[in-house]
Amino acid sequence: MEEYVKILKENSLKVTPQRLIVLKYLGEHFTHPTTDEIYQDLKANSPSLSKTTVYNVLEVLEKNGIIQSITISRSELRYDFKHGMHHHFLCKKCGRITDIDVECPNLGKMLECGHNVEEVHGYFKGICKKCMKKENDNGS
Amino acid sequence: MEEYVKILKENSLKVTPQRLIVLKYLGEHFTHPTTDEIYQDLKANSPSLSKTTVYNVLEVLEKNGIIQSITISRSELRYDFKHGMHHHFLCKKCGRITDIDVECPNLGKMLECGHNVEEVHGYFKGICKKCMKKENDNGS
DNA sequence: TATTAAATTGTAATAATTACAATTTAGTAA
DNA sequence: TTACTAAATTGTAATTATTACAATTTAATA
Repeated sequence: MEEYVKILKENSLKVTPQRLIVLKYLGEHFTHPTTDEIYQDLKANSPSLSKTTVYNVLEVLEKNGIIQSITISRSELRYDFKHGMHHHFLCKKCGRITDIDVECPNLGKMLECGHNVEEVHGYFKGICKKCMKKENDNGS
Repeated sequence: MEEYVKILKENSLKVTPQRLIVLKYLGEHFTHPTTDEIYQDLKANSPSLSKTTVYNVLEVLEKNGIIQSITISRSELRYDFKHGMHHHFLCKKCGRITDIDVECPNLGKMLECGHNVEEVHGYFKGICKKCMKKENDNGS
């Protein structure tokens, strides 16, 4: 838990139990959860937690560059600890979102054009390796 | 208009006035409009048009690979005629979304991994060239 | 320990999208 | 040209993620 306290202090953010448990959740779950998933899971051990607080915490963590939100699936924001540049793959079959460890080689060209790029999002959608295998195993 | 009739017929879709005006709209507007923007603009000349129809038409056009939806801004889907692979840049200042004509060099790696990739989305966010220039001209 | 600005909470409002049933229509074949 | 039918369109109502906001609580400080 100390590491999460440290993160908050480094960003001059007040250390509250709510911020800590959200941070811890994201530090331990790499599923790119929605606000509601985070809220539902945390509520079990923190019954007084409010969903608005989860929204607020996620907002402030993102503003400080600690986490990032991804818009790969239209219906809701999903959150991710910010760990270097990477892309995301959404499997249309199982719904899982996985990290893809690649950089964006196009960034250089963007900067050349004179744009000030603050965020880079790479999203792939399709059927993941596992689901492809399942389909093949079932045979036709 | 004939070109839009052709597109529909090529995809074995019924040719309806509603589908034609939505297609025409997307063929003439490169602003990556939302469903509501399309609806509001078309309603002027087609008062009987229903917003549900716009949703339906966009859905069927996307399913047939004629247009694509982009999720660059969280709050709503935006639509784009499908014209080869390209990325998008969202200016956080003026809100404009512009096409960036680049391919994704990472696609090969994705396929190597065994995933079946059906969609590739590249989103950049920041301040566009024009807005940067404005900021600089105002001086400090 | 007292103070205060900021964080948390719960409720109500908003906005995009979807569900659905009734009506209309495009495409086909007689 | 007409009749038929499956599909498209329409309007309304429901759903869902998110935001607004006012009241309460609390972390950090002096």
